Amino acid sequence: MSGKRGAPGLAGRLRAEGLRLTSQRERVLAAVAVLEHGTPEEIGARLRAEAGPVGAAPDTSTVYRTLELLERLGLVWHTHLGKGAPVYHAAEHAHLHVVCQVCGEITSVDPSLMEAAAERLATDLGFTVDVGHVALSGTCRACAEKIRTEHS
Amino acid sequence: MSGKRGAPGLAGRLRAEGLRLTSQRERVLAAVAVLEHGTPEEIGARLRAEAGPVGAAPDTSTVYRTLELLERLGLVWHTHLGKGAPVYHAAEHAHLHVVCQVCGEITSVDPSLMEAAAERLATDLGFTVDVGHVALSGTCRACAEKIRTEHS
DNA sequence: CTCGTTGCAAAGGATTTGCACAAGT
DNA sequence: ACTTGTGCAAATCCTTTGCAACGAG
Repeated sequence: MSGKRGAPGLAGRLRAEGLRLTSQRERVLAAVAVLEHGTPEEIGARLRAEAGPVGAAPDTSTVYRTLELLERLGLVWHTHLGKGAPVYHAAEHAHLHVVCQVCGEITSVDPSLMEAAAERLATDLGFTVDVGHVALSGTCRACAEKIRTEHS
Repeated sequence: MSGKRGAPGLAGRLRAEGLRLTSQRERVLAAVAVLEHGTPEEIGARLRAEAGPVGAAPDTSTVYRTLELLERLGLVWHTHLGKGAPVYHAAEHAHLHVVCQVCGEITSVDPSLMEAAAERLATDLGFTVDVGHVALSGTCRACAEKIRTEHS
């Protein structure tokens, strides 16, 4: 809740790899956290808006590079929700996504939902599932009913 | 197992919507089935190879249009496995994908893995999960061990 | 015949890359 | 100072679209 600090682990993680702490990296990470589900483009736009007419916002290519870095550091995760661009979210609050293919609505669900499946994969294949990346497609209740109704 | 027939439902589904059965559509569907996990580009390449120097293969744009159509008809599904292009697979044999983020290996898993999670989503949210679209990211056993070893 | 389909080529959008300059440590 | 990070612009990659010719029903 400390309004100032962008994220606790950022500086440390960077130093651990001999990398540098820059304002761009702090701002991109902050934007990801605020937007919840933001595409690279949206994150860039947000930063541009925050910067106002004066301050400079990170370049688009920097946003992409930074996002990739932050993901490698384990601070953010990305998921493909629909067709277009992937969305990024902060790794802090782990959760998985449920997306309605009809209306596009995104619902966040507790990771415990996948516990059983994850354990079975670990046992059977030695595979470690990354809950942050999980996105489940399907149809939400509202759209399912709407479709049933429209069924002439 | 019938070498000739591309797929049972194709002709019927098309007629049901007043659409036409074309050789391109048959061939694209067949290619999707053969390739198991093919990107639009790979599917196009495959068709070009099959056609040989004589026969004509469907155009790239036709491949995209056809894939979209087949998906709408419920004959194929697509999933985003990694960064780039999505992969398509036949809807016949329902299965979900497990992808190693390190080596990129794709493993097909039985849908029953998700049964518990799917049921809970249905009960809690009224959400119907589409198993064909599910892709789980993570690290496979081999890569996990490799990483642990390299850990200087 | 009539209308859906295809091929071609060009447009479009998203993401990446090379390089010289700016900035962190 | 030394080395990494950034901005800029061009290059790529993936996908979509307009339109005239083609072919299934």
